[in-house]
Amino acid sequence: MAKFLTNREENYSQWYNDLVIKADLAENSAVRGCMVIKPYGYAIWEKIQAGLDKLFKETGHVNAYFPLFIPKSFFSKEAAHVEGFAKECAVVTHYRLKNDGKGGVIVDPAAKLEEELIIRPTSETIIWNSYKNWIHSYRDLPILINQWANVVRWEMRTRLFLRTAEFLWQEGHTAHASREEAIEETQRMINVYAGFAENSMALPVIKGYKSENEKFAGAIDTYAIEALMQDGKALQAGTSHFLGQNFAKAFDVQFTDKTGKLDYVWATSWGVSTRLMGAIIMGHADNNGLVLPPKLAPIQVVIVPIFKKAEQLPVISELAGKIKKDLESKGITVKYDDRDNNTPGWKFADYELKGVPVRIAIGPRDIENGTLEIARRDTLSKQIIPSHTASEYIPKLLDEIQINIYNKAVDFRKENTFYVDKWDDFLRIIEEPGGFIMAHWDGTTETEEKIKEETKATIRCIPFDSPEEEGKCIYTGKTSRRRVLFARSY
RNA sequence: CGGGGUGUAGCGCAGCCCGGUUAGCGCAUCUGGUUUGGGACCAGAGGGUCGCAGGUUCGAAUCCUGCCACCCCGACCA
Repeated sequence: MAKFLTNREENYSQWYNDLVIKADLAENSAVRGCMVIKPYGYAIWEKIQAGLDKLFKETGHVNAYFPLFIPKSFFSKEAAHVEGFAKECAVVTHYRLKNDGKGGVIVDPAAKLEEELIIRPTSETIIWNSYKNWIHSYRDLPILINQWANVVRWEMRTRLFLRTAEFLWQEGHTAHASREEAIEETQRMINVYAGFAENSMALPVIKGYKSENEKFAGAIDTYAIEALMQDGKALQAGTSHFLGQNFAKAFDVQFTDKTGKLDYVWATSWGVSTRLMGAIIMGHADNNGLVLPPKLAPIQVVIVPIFKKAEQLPVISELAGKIKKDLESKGITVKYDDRDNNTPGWKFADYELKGVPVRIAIGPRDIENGTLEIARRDTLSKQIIPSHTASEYIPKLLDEIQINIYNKAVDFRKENTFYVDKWDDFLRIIEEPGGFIMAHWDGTTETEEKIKEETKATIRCIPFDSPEEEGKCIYTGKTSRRRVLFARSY
């Protein structure tokens, strides 16, 4: 078979980039660092959106929308927050262009804004400015709002889906009457994300606390889910922040509690982005292209007709149409590809590249025998089934594929998670094969930074379920009570 | 902002060192035909300011100078 992708083992980055482009998910745009998401890629994002949105609603949240622009003064109200984002902000300074007299346009100096506007890198500030007006009493709480939006972070180096200057995401912003309730919400949402990653994206994740160094700018605590990619690097797939009263204090949002006492509101925020697309790609893809989990595949089943003479097509189409209708009635998305400008072999390879979970081929031989050829993307195996069993068999097969690719990812993570107690081993393993390293750490930022300098590995999280055990810090030898998760990351 | 690299057809590249007819190849596109159970084949066609500007020369994709753009490796990061 012809080679369509860069060799994955040789150059993983190049392979990833190739795959995103060739599978028709996205491409680089004319604007530096920005991405065009193409219809096929966006269709996957829509599935992700729909899945998450349902979970958000089930946990009591509603959607709303806040402005793209944030006045500079709002932005700087929370000290840690502005510190964390200042270096990557796009700023609007003018509101008008004018003719430069040479056939072009220039920014009109007369149209300078009184106060510059920041294009949101995240919306805490603009949202809490509104919450100030919405919250007066404990009766106004909780507020459980989510926003689907785009944000801009002016990154130095970008990669399709993993880090782009502008990206699509959702950000939840909640307000609560008590610390406990806010913490509970923070935990609830990290669990929602973990559940989605595992059930829908078929990717196992590790839930944990971020270290002081890695937590969100303005948060008291950041919880994250971390997934292991096939090149041995970690990907932060979602975060949920307990913001304490930091933003309420910055925006002076107080409420009267049941006893008539005035207190600041407790906050959380949480988000996932189009980066999840990158997680799906790097978590499951193989040398033939994408492997999409059935629950997120825009096309779950593709039917490819095989015919020698044009006269054979109507009979095949009739059967294909019937199967399509049967499957669709069970909620399965089916595409019948009867274009005659590509050969079946071309289509097979193309749908594999695009990660379609199940392919049905129907040819004259099948018409004669009353059979279908079923190929599954995850194992690349094929089998012949009686055509009348398709509407029973295919739904079960899709479930099986969903489970199988999850199990594969779990096995991969098991094989690439190392419990390390010696610094020499740490140095060796982080180079080859990479992966997750569970090691003791003395809890200090200094140590974390030294390890980062020497190995490029960071503390991805302090897993919630990391058992208490006596140990010595991998780097300093000081006492430690639990292992933390180290990895190189995206 | 540091270090390295590349700009030649829609995409991927060769040619450049050593200047010389009409700038070439693969993929893609279009036409016609044969094909179609794993990325088909044959024949033909279209498509180029050789990144931009200047210089050297009888002659520049090729040599020189300046500029621009993009990519990779760092610093930054969901």
